[in-house]
Order: sequence, then C-alpha cells, then structure tokens
Amino acid sequence: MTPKLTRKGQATRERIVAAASTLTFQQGVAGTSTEDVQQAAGVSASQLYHYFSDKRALIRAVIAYQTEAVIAAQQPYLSQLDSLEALKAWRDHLVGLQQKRKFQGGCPLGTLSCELAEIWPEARVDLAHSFGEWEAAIQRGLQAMYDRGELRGDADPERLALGMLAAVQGGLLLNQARRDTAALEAVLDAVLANIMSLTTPS
Amino acid sequence: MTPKLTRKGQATRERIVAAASTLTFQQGVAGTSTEDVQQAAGVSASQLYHYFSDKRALIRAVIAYQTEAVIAAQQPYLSQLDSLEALKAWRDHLVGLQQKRKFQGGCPLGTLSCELAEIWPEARVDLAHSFGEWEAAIQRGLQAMYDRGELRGDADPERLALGMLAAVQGGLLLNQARRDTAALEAVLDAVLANIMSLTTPS
DNA sequence: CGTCTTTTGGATCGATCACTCCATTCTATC
DNA sequence: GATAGAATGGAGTGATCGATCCAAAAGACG
Repeated sequence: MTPKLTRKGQATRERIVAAASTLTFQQGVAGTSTEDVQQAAGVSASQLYHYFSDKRALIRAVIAYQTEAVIAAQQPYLSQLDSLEALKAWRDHLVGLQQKRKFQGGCPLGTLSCELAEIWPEARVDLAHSFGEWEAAIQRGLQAMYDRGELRGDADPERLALGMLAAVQGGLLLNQARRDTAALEAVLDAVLANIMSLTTPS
Repeated sequence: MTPKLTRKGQATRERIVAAASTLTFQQGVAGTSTEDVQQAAGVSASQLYHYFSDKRALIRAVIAYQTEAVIAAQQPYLSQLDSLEALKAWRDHLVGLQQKRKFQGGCPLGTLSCELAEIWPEARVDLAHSFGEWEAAIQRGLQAMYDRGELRGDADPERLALGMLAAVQGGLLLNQARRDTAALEAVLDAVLANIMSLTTPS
C-alpha cells in the first residue's frame, strides 16, 4: 500500500508538507493552490502527485504536521503544569507568541477546523483527534496538580482542560480578527481565575 | 453612488444575500460559487452582478447580514442580563441551539473570520466591528449588573464581556469540530463561575 | 400611451485549478 | 556495473469559476 521512500524521497515529501503547512496557515486551504505549494517547496507537479494522491491527502498530512507542531510547542509548558505560576507562564507564552506574530494567523488547528469541518468530514474527525491530544496534554498537567492535592476534590481536571482549550481557541480567533491580544488575555485570565478559585488554601 | 432600487429590486437583492448567507454558513466562502448562489436564490448571473459589483461585495453584504442576525438572536437574552440566572439562561440557550443544529456550522461570524481574516483585510476589519457590536451588547448587560451593585467594584464589565465573547467563540469552534457541546459548556461554565465569584454577597 | 430606467435572461470568455502523462534521471541493492 | 524501482521535469487537459455582454422584458412616471 505504502510505496517505498528513499531518504531523498522522504526529504522531498517533508519539504512539500512543510511548505503546504506554511502556506495554508497564511492563506487558508482554499487559498493555497497546488502550484503555490510546488513553487514554495521547489518541486514539480509530478513530484507532488508522486507523494500525495491528491490535494486532500496533502492537507491531511498538513493537519498531522501542524498537530505535532502545536503540541510540541506547548509541551515544555504543559509537561510541568505544577503550579499557578506555571499556568500563568503558559498564558504569558501564548500572549507573547501572538504579539511576536503580529496577531496574524491565529491557531493553525483552529483555522483548519473552521475552514474544513463542514465540508470535509474526514478532516473534521482528524482535527477532533488533534484537539483531543492537545486537551489530553493540558489535562495531564492539571491532573498532576490534582494528584498532588493542589486542586480541590470537586475540581474536574478533564472539564477544566477542555474549557481551557476552548478559551485558547476563542482567544486566538478574536486575536486574529481584532489584531490585539485583549480578548485572549481576558478569557485566559477568566479561566485561570476560575482554576485558582479551585485550589486548596495553602 | 448607490443605484436606485425598486421594491422588486430590493427583494431580489435581499434574496441573493440570504441565499449567499445560508450557503457560506454551510460550505464556507471559498466553497460557495456565485453559480451556487444564483441557483439557490433563483436568479441569473446578470442579476447577481447587477446588485453586487463582484463576489467580494456580496460577501461583505453577507457579513453585515450575519452580524445583524447574530446580534438579533442574542438580544432578548443580552438586553436583560440582570442576574446570574439570566446569564445561565443565555448559556443554556446557546447550548440548546447547537444541539438543535446538530453541532453544525459553529458561529457564522467566527467561521467567516477564520476564513477571511488573513486573506482579505477589509473583511477582517468588518468582522472586528461585528465582534465589537456583539461585545458591546454583552457589556451593556454586565454594566447594568454593575451599576445595580450586583458586581464587586473591582469587576471590569468590559473585560468580562470580551472574555465571555471569546469563550463563546472557542466553545463554538470546538463544538463544530467535536460534534458535541462539552467544550462549549465547560468554557462557558468556567467564565460564568468567574463572574459569579465577582458578585457581591447578598 | 410613451419613454426612460430598472430588471432579467442566457450565452460566453479568459483565467485558474487540480490533476495526468510520458520521458528522463537518479538511487539502492546485488 | 547492471537492473529494477524510485524520483524528477515539464508540457498538457478538462473542468470550474468569476465576471462580461447584449438584448429583451418589466416597471415607474409623465
């Protein structure tokens, strides 16, 4: 089923996915033609269709690529969500990243989901799994706090993680539309304050 | 500048905008061809281009149309945000609406923003204003609570409203991807709990 | 009724897009 | 170094889409 790939072939495939990811992040899926990808990756049409059966296969690879990229970028913060300071550091990281990006692009997964969810069921399922992985990473951090007794017994790490992820997505969406981080900060601070109210008095 | 429109012409124009709004909500802007709109509205190509200079002009009309629709749908709840019960009623309304829609489509403005923000600056500005109107409507409700002394002095209605809007957007985005309202409920409840913690003890 | 403007029908055009095809070059493995 | 499979180059194709044009019908208004 899977054709053999030489080292050179793997590199070319990777280059195509990376170029497609950058372009779709900047211009959307519909706004990125296969020719755009070819040019950005420095490959010919036959190369692109040698590694991907069609544009959809390429975009699914982009989804996987961005999922890994997003999780990897968050991991350093999420892996040691052991205190409220760590939560705030994560918050500041997100806000700072958006400022560095000049408030452009929003969340790679969020924009993909918005564009594809209703018109391509398989992509929607892929992205739901991506969000699931991200949520799980947040949840592990909160669960660690819970297990250490830093969160009250009636706190629900799973539900808090899901709400946190939703807050990030909504904040980034408005960040993109408004070209400032006020909404992102407001919603993250609201959610963080809620978590803070669920900590055990020390 | 604006050509004269007879009553019949106004009706035709309205029909085109309504059809385009429905289609773009279901399939996105890029996924909706002018021919799709023509067929759904029952008009010919010359009619569409008689009332709109190009597809962009039509989409800007769609943005205005959806903005009014969204605000109008929220208004009954937002206009009397005079208690925590009213906030919860609004929350339940949003959740119930998504269930009725089978979790499809998300927020009309949110999806438009995701798709257009980076590739069409004017649309981004339009949508930022749309979000601004929506936020203002929420803020008026919270301000009323504040003025009545139901919110503590250090509560910031403007910031709370912005965070609330972001929570709605993020919740709806994940609602669309996951096909359930768990994320929407989680983030709204977190934000509501935060507001509740800012109420004055009665 | 007459006439001027608005509205409508429908064919059509040029550009763009996803995708294909065939020939050629490279590379792994023995 | 021989050979089979993988990788590449580049022209080309059919379909779709946004947009245009000209002429005809409908409506407003004296």
